[in-house]
Amino acid sequence: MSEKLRFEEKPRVAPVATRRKVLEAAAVLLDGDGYPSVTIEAIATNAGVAKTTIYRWWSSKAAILLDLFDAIGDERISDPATGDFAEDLKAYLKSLLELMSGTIAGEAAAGMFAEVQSDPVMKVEVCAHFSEFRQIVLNQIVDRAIASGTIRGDLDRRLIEDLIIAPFWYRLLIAHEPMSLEECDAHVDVVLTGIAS
Amino acid sequence: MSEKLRFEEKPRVAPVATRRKVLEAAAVLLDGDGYPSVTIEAIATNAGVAKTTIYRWWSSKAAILLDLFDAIGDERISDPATGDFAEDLKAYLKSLLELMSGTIAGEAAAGMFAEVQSDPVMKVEVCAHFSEFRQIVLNQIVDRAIASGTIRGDLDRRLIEDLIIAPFWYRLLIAHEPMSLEECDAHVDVVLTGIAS
DNA sequence: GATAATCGATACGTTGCGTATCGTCAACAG
DNA sequence: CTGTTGACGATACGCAACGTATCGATTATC
Repeated sequence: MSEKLRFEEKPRVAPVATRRKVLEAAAVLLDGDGYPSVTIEAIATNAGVAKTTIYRWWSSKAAILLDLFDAIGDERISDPATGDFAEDLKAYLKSLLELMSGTIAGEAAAGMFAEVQSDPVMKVEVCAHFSEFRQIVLNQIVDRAIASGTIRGDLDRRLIEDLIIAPFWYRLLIAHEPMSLEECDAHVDVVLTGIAS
Repeated sequence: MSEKLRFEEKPRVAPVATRRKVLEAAAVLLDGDGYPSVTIEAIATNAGVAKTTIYRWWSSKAAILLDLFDAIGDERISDPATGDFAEDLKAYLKSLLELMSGTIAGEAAAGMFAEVQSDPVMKVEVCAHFSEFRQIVLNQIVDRAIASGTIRGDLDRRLIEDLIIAPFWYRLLIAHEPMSLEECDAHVDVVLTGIAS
Protein backbone atom coordinates (compact mmCIF):
# COMPACT_ATOMS: atom_id res chain seq x y z
CA MET A 1 0.00 0.00 0.00
CA SER A 2 2.83 2.37 -0.68
CA GLU A 3 0.89 3.57 -3.67
CA LYS A 4 -2.24 5.63 -3.68
CA LEU A 5 -5.40 3.72 -3.11
CA ARG A 6 -6.40 1.96 -6.24
CA PHE A 7 -10.11 1.95 -6.85
CA GLU A 8 -10.04 -1.12 -8.95
CA GLU A 9 -12.35 -0.99 -11.93
CA LYS A 10 -14.95 -3.55 -11.23
CA PRO A 11 -16.35 -5.10 -14.37
CA ARG A 12 -19.57 -3.12 -14.48
CA VAL A 13 -20.88 -5.18 -17.34
CA ALA A 14 -22.91 -8.32 -17.27
CA PRO A 15 -21.20 -11.69 -17.60
CA VAL A 16 -21.20 -12.67 -21.23
CA ALA A 17 -23.64 -15.52 -20.81
CA THR A 18 -26.21 -13.35 -19.09
CA ARG A 19 -25.76 -10.50 -21.51
CA ARG A 20 -26.13 -12.83 -24.44
CA LYS A 21 -29.33 -14.36 -23.12
CA VAL A 22 -30.88 -11.00 -22.34
CA LEU A 23 -29.99 -9.26 -25.57
CA GLU A 24 -31.05 -12.27 -27.59
CA ALA A 25 -34.40 -12.39 -25.85
CA ALA A 26 -34.90 -8.69 -26.45
CA ALA A 27 -34.03 -9.15 -30.11
CA VAL A 28 -36.48 -12.02 -30.50
CA LEU A 29 -39.28 -10.01 -28.93
CA LEU A 30 -38.50 -6.97 -31.04
CA ASP A 31 -38.40 -9.05 -34.18
CA GLY A 32 -41.52 -10.99 -33.28
CA ASP A 33 -44.28 -8.86 -31.83
CA GLY A 34 -42.55 -5.54 -32.18
CA TYR A 35 -41.56 -2.89 -29.75
CA PRO A 36 -44.69 -2.89 -27.59
CA SER A 37 -43.93 -6.47 -26.59
CA VAL A 38 -40.47 -5.59 -25.39
CA THR A 39 -40.94 -5.27 -21.65
CA ILE A 40 -38.44 -6.01 -18.95
CA GLU A 41 -40.62 -8.80 -17.65
CA ALA A 42 -41.02 -10.37 -21.08
CA ILE A 43 -37.30 -10.18 -21.67
CA ALA A 44 -36.65 -11.83 -18.33
CA THR A 45 -39.10 -14.64 -19.02
CA ASN A 46 -37.89 -15.26 -22.57
CA ALA A 47 -34.27 -15.16 -21.53
CA GLY A 48 -34.86 -17.59 -18.68
CA VAL A 49 -33.46 -15.01 -16.35
CA ALA A 50 -34.81 -13.36 -13.23
CA LYS A 51 -35.92 -9.77 -13.43
CA THR A 52 -33.55 -8.95 -10.61
CA THR A 53 -30.65 -10.14 -12.72
CA ILE A 54 -31.56 -7.69 -15.44
CA TYR A 55 -31.75 -4.78 -13.04
CA ARG A 56 -28.37 -5.79 -11.69
CA TRP A 57 -26.72 -5.00 -15.01
CA TRP A 58 -28.92 -2.54 -16.85
CA SER A 59 -30.41 0.60 -15.43
CA SER A 60 -33.47 0.75 -17.65
CA LYS A 61 -35.05 -0.55 -20.80
CA ALA A 62 -33.35 2.19 -22.75
CA ALA A 63 -30.01 0.86 -21.56
CA ILE A 64 -30.87 -2.60 -22.83
CA LEU A 65 -31.93 -1.27 -26.19
CA LEU A 66 -28.79 0.81 -26.44
CA ASP A 67 -26.71 -2.24 -25.62
CA LEU A 68 -28.61 -4.25 -28.22
CA PHE A 69 -28.23 -1.49 -30.78
CA ASP A 70 -24.50 -1.51 -30.22
CA ALA A 71 -24.23 -5.26 -30.27
CA ILE A 72 -25.87 -5.38 -33.68
CA GLY A 73 -24.15 -2.38 -35.15
CA ASP A 74 -20.65 -3.01 -33.86
CA GLU A 75 -18.19 -3.43 -36.63
CA ARG A 76 -20.87 -3.80 -39.23
CA ILE A 77 -20.25 -0.43 -40.82
CA SER A 78 -16.82 -0.22 -42.33
CA ASP A 79 -15.17 2.48 -44.35
CA PRO A 80 -15.65 1.59 -48.03
CA ALA A 81 -12.61 3.63 -49.05
CA THR A 82 -13.20 3.18 -52.76
CA GLY A 83 -11.12 6.20 -53.61
CA ASP A 84 -14.16 8.12 -54.83
CA PHE A 85 -16.05 10.32 -52.42
CA ALA A 86 -19.48 9.84 -53.95
CA GLU A 87 -18.99 6.10 -54.12
CA ASP A 88 -17.84 6.03 -50.53
CA LEU A 89 -20.92 7.89 -49.40
CA LYS A 90 -23.25 5.70 -51.40
CA ALA A 91 -21.67 2.52 -50.10
CA TYR A 92 -21.77 3.89 -46.59
CA LEU A 93 -25.45 4.79 -46.76
CA LYS A 94 -26.31 1.46 -48.30
CA SER A 95 -24.55 -0.55 -45.66
CA LEU A 96 -26.27 1.56 -43.05
CA LEU A 97 -29.57 0.93 -44.77
CA GLU A 98 -28.93 -2.78 -44.90
CA LEU A 99 -28.12 -2.82 -41.22
CA MET A 100 -31.04 -0.68 -40.14
CA SER A 101 -33.68 -2.18 -42.38
CA GLY A 102 -32.33 -5.70 -42.70
CA THR A 103 -31.92 -6.27 -39.01
CA ILE A 104 -33.80 -5.10 -35.97
CA ALA A 105 -31.25 -2.37 -35.38
CA GLY A 106 -33.66 0.17 -36.84
CA GLU A 107 -36.45 -0.86 -34.51
CA ALA A 108 -34.06 -0.92 -31.62
CA ALA A 109 -33.12 2.65 -32.44
CA ALA A 110 -36.73 3.73 -32.70
CA GLY A 111 -37.58 2.10 -29.39
CA MET A 112 -34.51 3.59 -27.83
CA PHE A 113 -35.49 7.12 -28.77
CA ALA A 114 -39.05 6.58 -27.67
CA GLU A 115 -37.84 5.31 -24.34
CA VAL A 116 -35.48 8.16 -23.53
CA GLN A 117 -38.16 10.80 -23.93
CA SER A 118 -39.12 9.88 -20.37
CA ASP A 119 -35.61 9.40 -19.10
CA PRO A 120 -33.41 12.51 -19.13
CA VAL A 121 -30.34 10.64 -17.93
CA MET A 122 -30.35 8.02 -20.64
CA LYS A 123 -31.36 10.69 -23.11
CA VAL A 124 -28.01 12.43 -23.15
CA GLU A 125 -26.24 9.10 -23.14
CA VAL A 126 -28.21 7.77 -26.08
CA CYS A 127 -27.81 10.99 -28.03
CA ALA A 128 -24.08 11.10 -27.45
CA HIS A 129 -23.69 7.45 -28.27
CA PHE A 130 -25.81 7.77 -31.37
CA SER A 131 -23.89 10.79 -32.54
CA GLU A 132 -20.61 8.96 -32.05
CA PHE A 133 -21.93 5.91 -33.81
CA ARG A 134 -22.91 7.91 -36.84
CA GLN A 135 -19.64 9.76 -37.05
CA ILE A 136 -16.97 7.16 -36.81
CA VAL A 137 -16.94 6.23 -40.46
CA LEU A 138 -18.59 9.30 -41.92
CA ASN A 139 -15.92 11.47 -40.41
CA GLN A 140 -13.17 9.54 -42.13
CA ILE A 141 -14.90 9.76 -45.49
CA VAL A 142 -15.51 13.48 -45.18
CA ASP A 143 -11.99 14.04 -43.92
CA ARG A 144 -10.51 12.51 -47.04
CA ALA A 145 -12.84 14.49 -49.27
CA ILE A 146 -11.89 17.75 -47.64
CA ALA A 147 -8.18 16.91 -47.72
CA SER A 148 -8.32 16.00 -51.39
CA GLY A 149 -10.31 19.09 -52.24
CA THR A 150 -13.27 17.08 -53.50
CA ILE A 151 -15.62 19.06 -51.35
CA ARG A 152 -15.54 22.61 -50.11
CA GLY A 153 -13.40 23.22 -47.08
CA ASP A 154 -15.19 26.35 -45.96
CA LEU A 155 -18.27 24.59 -44.66
CA ASP A 156 -19.07 23.60 -41.13
CA ARG A 157 -18.40 19.92 -40.57
CA ARG A 158 -21.65 19.34 -38.79
CA LEU A 159 -23.58 21.05 -41.55
CA ILE A 160 -22.06 18.71 -44.10
CA GLU A 161 -22.56 15.55 -42.15
CA ASP A 162 -26.10 16.39 -41.13
CA LEU A 163 -26.95 17.12 -44.72
CA ILE A 164 -25.71 13.68 -45.68
CA ILE A 165 -27.09 11.64 -42.86
CA ALA A 166 -30.17 13.44 -41.54
CA PRO A 167 -32.50 12.45 -44.38
CA PHE A 168 -31.54 8.86 -43.77
CA TRP A 169 -32.55 8.90 -40.11
CA TYR A 170 -35.50 11.12 -40.77
CA ARG A 171 -36.93 8.62 -43.20
CA LEU A 172 -36.15 5.68 -40.95
CA LEU A 173 -37.16 6.96 -37.54
CA ILE A 174 -39.69 9.70 -38.19
CA ALA A 175 -41.38 9.03 -41.50
CA HIS A 176 -41.03 5.27 -41.03
CA GLU A 177 -40.42 4.87 -44.74
CA PRO A 178 -36.74 4.01 -45.06
CA MET A 179 -34.86 5.20 -48.11
CA SER A 180 -34.49 2.72 -50.92
CA LEU A 181 -31.13 1.83 -52.39
CA GLU A 182 -31.88 4.02 -55.38
CA GLU A 183 -32.80 6.92 -53.17
CA CYS A 184 -29.48 6.59 -51.37
CA ASP A 185 -27.68 7.07 -54.65
CA ALA A 186 -29.84 9.95 -55.78
CA HIS A 187 -29.50 11.60 -52.40
CA VAL A 188 -25.72 11.55 -52.50
CA ASP A 189 -25.69 12.98 -55.99
CA VAL A 190 -27.89 15.90 -55.07
CA VAL A 191 -25.98 16.59 -51.88
CA LEU A 192 -22.88 17.03 -53.98
CA THR A 193 -24.30 19.27 -56.66
CA GLY A 194 -27.13 21.03 -54.89
CA ILE A 195 -30.63 21.60 -56.11
CA ALA A 196 -30.08 24.91 -57.88
CA SER A 197 -30.28 25.00 -61.65
CA MET B 1 -88.59 8.58 -44.26
CA SER B 2 -88.98 8.61 -47.97
CA GLU B 3 -85.31 9.31 -48.27
CA LYS B 4 -82.49 6.94 -47.55
CA LEU B 5 -81.47 6.73 -43.97
CA ARG B 6 -79.23 9.64 -43.13
CA PHE B 7 -76.43 8.74 -40.80
CA GLU B 8 -76.00 12.20 -39.50
CA GLU B 9 -72.45 13.20 -38.77
CA LYS B 10 -72.29 13.56 -35.06
CA PRO B 11 -69.77 16.10 -33.93
CA ARG B 12 -67.02 13.65 -32.97
CA VAL B 13 -64.94 16.35 -31.37
CA ALA B 14 -64.92 17.60 -27.83
CA PRO B 15 -66.93 20.67 -26.91
CA VAL B 16 -64.68 23.69 -27.16
CA ALA B 17 -64.61 24.39 -23.43
CA THR B 18 -63.52 20.85 -22.60
CA ARG B 19 -60.98 20.72 -25.39
CA ARG B 20 -59.52 24.01 -24.31
CA LYS B 21 -59.17 22.94 -20.69
CA VAL B 22 -57.56 19.64 -21.60
CA LEU B 23 -55.09 20.96 -24.16
CA GLU B 24 -54.15 23.83 -21.91
CA ALA B 25 -53.48 21.50 -19.01
CA ALA B 26 -51.38 19.27 -21.23
CA ALA B 27 -49.42 22.28 -22.42
CA VAL B 28 -48.78 23.50 -18.90
CA LEU B 29 -47.52 20.08 -17.83
CA LEU B 30 -45.31 19.75 -20.89
CA ASP B 31 -43.89 23.20 -20.32
CA GLY B 32 -43.43 22.69 -16.62
CA ASP B 33 -42.08 19.30 -15.69
CA GLY B 34 -41.60 18.00 -19.19
CA TYR B 35 -42.93 15.05 -21.05
CA PRO B 36 -42.63 12.45 -18.28
CA SER B 37 -45.16 14.42 -16.24
CA VAL B 38 -47.72 14.40 -19.01
CA THR B 39 -50.01 11.58 -17.97
CA ILE B 40 -53.69 11.28 -18.62
CA GLU B 41 -54.38 11.42 -14.94
CA ALA B 42 -52.27 14.54 -14.45
CA ILE B 43 -53.97 16.22 -17.38
CA ALA B 44 -57.37 15.36 -15.93
CA THR B 45 -56.47 16.73 -12.52
CA ASN B 46 -54.87 19.90 -13.84
CA ALA B 47 -57.72 20.54 -16.24
CA GLY B 48 -60.31 20.05 -13.53
CA VAL B 49 -61.85 17.38 -15.66
CA ALA B 50 -62.70 13.76 -15.04
CA LYS B 51 -60.56 11.10 -16.66
CA THR B 52 -63.66 9.64 -18.21
CA THR B 53 -64.29 12.90 -20.00
CA ILE B 54 -60.88 12.73 -21.61
CA TYR B 55 -61.42 9.20 -22.82
CA ARG B 56 -64.74 10.25 -24.23
CA TRP B 57 -63.03 12.53 -26.74
CA TRP B 58 -59.50 11.29 -27.22
CA SER B 59 -58.47 7.72 -27.89
CA SER B 60 -55.04 7.88 -26.30
CA LYS B 61 -52.33 10.18 -25.07
CA ALA B 62 -50.87 10.30 -28.56
CA ALA B 63 -54.19 11.68 -29.81
CA ILE B 64 -54.07 14.45 -27.23
CA LEU B 65 -50.52 15.36 -28.15
CA LEU B 66 -51.39 15.37 -31.81
CA ASP B 67 -54.33 17.61 -31.11
CA LEU B 68 -52.12 19.90 -29.07
CA PHE B 69 -49.45 19.92 -31.75
CA ASP B 70 -52.03 20.99 -34.29
CA ALA B 71 -53.56 23.58 -32.03
CA ILE B 72 -50.20 25.25 -31.60
CA GLY B 73 -48.99 24.92 -35.14
CA ASP B 74 -52.17 25.81 -36.95
CA GLU B 75 -51.78 28.86 -39.11
CA ARG B 76 -48.49 29.76 -37.52
CA ILE B 77 -46.43 28.83 -40.55
CA SER B 78 -47.23 31.00 -43.51
CA ASP B 79 -45.70 31.19 -46.95
CA PRO B 80 -43.11 33.99 -46.85
CA ALA B 81 -43.36 34.52 -50.63
CA THR B 82 -40.52 37.01 -50.76
CA GLY B 83 -39.96 36.40 -54.43
CA ASP B 84 -36.59 34.79 -53.77
CA PHE B 85 -36.37 31.04 -53.29
CA ALA B 86 -33.47 31.04 -50.87
CA GLU B 87 -35.06 33.79 -48.81
CA ASP B 88 -38.34 31.92 -48.77
CA LEU B 89 -36.66 28.78 -47.49
CA LYS B 90 -34.70 30.62 -44.85
CA ALA B 91 -37.77 32.45 -43.61
CA TYR B 92 -39.72 29.22 -43.62
CA LEU B 93 -37.13 27.33 -41.61
CA LYS B 94 -36.79 30.18 -39.17
CA SER B 95 -40.48 30.45 -38.50
CA LEU B 96 -40.55 26.68 -38.05
CA LEU B 97 -37.65 26.97 -35.66
CA GLU B 98 -39.34 29.71 -33.73
CA LEU B 99 -42.47 27.65 -33.44
CA MET B 100 -40.75 24.42 -32.47
CA SER B 101 -38.15 25.84 -30.12
CA GLY B 102 -40.02 28.87 -28.86
CA THR B 103 -43.16 27.00 -27.92
CA ILE B 104 -43.81 23.53 -26.62
CA ALA B 105 -44.68 22.33 -30.12
CA GLY B 106 -41.28 20.69 -30.39
CA GLU B 107 -41.72 18.79 -27.18
CA ALA B 108 -45.22 17.85 -28.16
CA ALA B 109 -43.82 16.41 -31.37
CA ALA B 110 -41.13 14.48 -29.54
CA GLY B 111 -43.64 13.08 -27.08
CA MET B 112 -45.98 12.24 -29.90
CA PHE B 113 -43.39 10.19 -31.73
CA ALA B 114 -42.33 8.47 -28.55
CA GLU B 115 -45.91 7.59 -27.80
CA VAL B 116 -46.78 6.09 -31.14
CA GLN B 117 -43.95 3.59 -31.03
CA SER B 118 -46.29 1.49 -28.92
CA ASP B 119 -49.43 2.32 -30.84
CA PRO B 120 -49.51 1.15 -34.47
CA VAL B 121 -52.88 2.78 -35.16
CA MET B 122 -51.89 6.25 -34.07
CA LYS B 123 -48.50 5.72 -35.66
CA VAL B 124 -49.78 5.91 -39.22
CA GLU B 125 -52.08 8.75 -38.32
CA VAL B 126 -49.32 10.79 -36.73
CA CYS B 127 -46.91 10.10 -39.57
CA ALA B 128 -49.46 11.08 -42.19
CA HIS B 129 -50.47 14.16 -40.28
CA PHE B 130 -46.90 15.17 -39.70
CA SER B 131 -46.01 14.69 -43.34
CA GLU B 132 -48.96 16.81 -44.40
CA PHE B 133 -48.08 19.46 -41.86
CA ARG B 134 -44.58 19.76 -43.16
CA GLN B 135 -45.60 19.94 -46.79
CA ILE B 136 -48.31 22.53 -46.96
CA VAL B 137 -46.04 25.54 -47.22
CA LEU B 138 -42.86 23.86 -48.36
CA ASN B 139 -44.66 22.47 -51.37
CA GLN B 140 -45.74 25.90 -52.49
CA ILE B 141 -42.26 27.30 -52.15
CA VAL B 142 -40.70 24.45 -54.07
CA ASP B 143 -43.44 24.61 -56.68
CA ARG B 144 -42.62 28.19 -57.47
CA ALA B 145 -38.92 27.49 -57.61
CA ILE B 146 -39.39 24.67 -60.06
CA ALA B 147 -41.80 26.69 -62.17
CA SER B 148 -39.44 29.63 -62.34
CA GLY B 149 -36.48 27.41 -63.13
CA THR B 150 -34.64 28.42 -59.99
CA ILE B 151 -34.04 24.80 -59.08
CA ARG B 152 -33.62 21.72 -61.18
CA GLY B 153 -36.82 20.15 -62.42
CA ASP B 154 -35.38 16.69 -62.90
CA LEU B 155 -35.22 15.81 -59.23
CA ASP B 156 -37.67 13.83 -57.19
CA ARG B 157 -39.87 16.12 -55.14
CA ARG B 158 -39.50 14.08 -52.03
CA LEU B 159 -35.74 14.05 -52.37
CA ILE B 160 -35.68 17.82 -52.53
CA GLU B 161 -38.01 18.42 -49.65
CA ASP B 162 -36.37 15.84 -47.42
CA LEU B 163 -33.00 17.41 -48.11
CA ILE B 164 -34.36 20.73 -46.97
CA ILE B 165 -36.38 19.69 -44.00
CA ALA B 166 -34.84 16.45 -42.67
CA PRO B 167 -31.82 18.09 -41.00
CA PHE B 168 -34.19 20.40 -39.19
CA TRP B 169 -36.22 17.59 -37.66
CA TYR B 170 -33.18 15.44 -37.14
CA ARG B 171 -31.57 18.12 -35.03
CA LEU B 172 -34.75 18.86 -33.16
CA LEU B 173 -36.14 15.39 -32.47
CA ILE B 174 -33.15 13.07 -32.60
CA ALA B 175 -30.05 15.05 -31.72
CA HIS B 176 -32.03 17.32 -29.39
CA GLU B 177 -29.85 20.23 -30.42
CA PRO B 178 -32.09 22.41 -32.57
CA MET B 179 -30.54 24.36 -35.40
CA SER B 180 -29.69 27.96 -34.70
CA LEU B 181 -30.90 30.79 -36.88
CA GLU B 182 -27.47 31.03 -38.47
CA GLU B 183 -27.44 27.32 -39.19
CA CYS B 184 -30.78 27.63 -40.93
CA ASP B 185 -29.27 30.16 -43.32
CA ALA B 186 -26.12 28.19 -43.91
CA HIS B 187 -28.11 25.05 -44.44
CA VAL B 188 -30.26 26.58 -47.16
CA ASP B 189 -27.21 27.94 -48.91
CA VAL B 190 -25.48 24.60 -49.04
CA VAL B 191 -28.63 22.81 -50.13
CA LEU B 192 -28.74 25.08 -53.13
CA THR B 193 -25.15 24.82 -54.19
CA GLY B 194 -24.10 21.43 -52.90
CA ILE B 195 -20.96 20.54 -51.03
CA ALA B 196 -18.75 19.74 -53.99
CA SER B 197 -15.89 22.08 -54.80
C1' DG C 1 -13.41 -26.24 1.61
C1' DA C 2 -14.40 -21.33 2.47
C1' DT C 3 -15.57 -16.93 0.60
C1' DA C 4 -17.67 -13.98 -2.64
C1' DA C 5 -20.27 -13.10 -6.59
C1' DT C 6 -24.08 -14.20 -9.14
C1' DC C 7 -28.40 -15.99 -9.74
C1' DG C 8 -33.59 -17.40 -9.45
C1' DA C 9 -37.78 -17.07 -7.16
C1' DT C 10 -41.00 -14.52 -5.06
C1' DA C 11 -43.31 -10.93 -3.09
C1' DC C 12 -44.33 -6.15 -2.79
C1' DG C 13 -45.51 -1.19 -3.55
C1' DT C 14 -46.42 2.13 -7.07
C1' DT C 15 -47.81 4.37 -11.18
C1' DG C 16 -50.42 4.85 -15.09
C1' DC C 17 -53.66 3.00 -18.46
C1' DG C 18 -58.21 2.20 -19.87
C1' DT C 19 -63.11 0.67 -18.53
C1' DA C 20 -67.41 0.50 -15.99
C1' DT C 21 -70.94 2.37 -13.18
C1' DC C 22 -73.80 5.77 -11.54
C1' DG C 23 -75.77 9.98 -9.97
C1' DT C 24 -76.00 14.98 -11.43
C1' DC C 25 -76.78 18.86 -14.20
C1' DA C 26 -78.09 21.66 -18.13
C1' DA C 27 -80.30 22.17 -22.55
C1' DC C 28 -83.92 21.59 -25.13
C1' DA C 29 -88.40 19.89 -26.97
C1' DG C 30 -93.08 18.92 -26.43
C1' DC D 1 -93.48 22.37 -16.79
C1' DT D 2 -91.70 18.02 -17.59
C1' DG D 3 -89.26 14.40 -19.81
C1' DT D 4 -85.41 13.16 -22.60
C1' DT D 5 -80.80 13.53 -24.02
C1' DG D 6 -76.01 14.50 -23.81
C1' DA D 7 -72.18 15.68 -21.26
C1' DC D 8 -69.99 15.58 -16.94
C1' DG D 9 -67.69 14.29 -12.30
C1' DA D 10 -66.67 10.94 -8.95
C1' DT D 11 -65.30 6.66 -7.86
C1' DA D 12 -63.94 2.16 -8.12
C1' DC D 13 -61.85 -1.54 -10.75
C1' DG D 14 -58.70 -4.62 -13.18
C1' DC D 15 -54.47 -4.82 -15.31
C1' DA D 16 -49.75 -4.41 -16.98
C1' DA D 17 -45.31 -2.95 -16.19
C1' DC D 18 -41.90 -0.72 -13.47
C1' DG D 19 -38.50 -0.99 -10.05
C1' DT D 20 -37.09 -2.73 -5.22
C1' DA D 21 -36.34 -5.96 -1.43
C1' DT D 22 -35.37 -10.33 0.49
C1' DC D 23 -33.38 -14.71 0.70
C1' DG D 24 -31.84 -19.14 -0.22
C1' DA D 25 -29.34 -21.68 -3.88
C1' DT D 26 -25.59 -22.05 -7.06
C1' DT D 27 -21.30 -21.28 -9.09
C1' DA D 28 -16.66 -19.90 -9.30
C1' DT D 29 -12.46 -18.92 -7.40
C1' DC D 30 -8.68 -18.98 -4.41
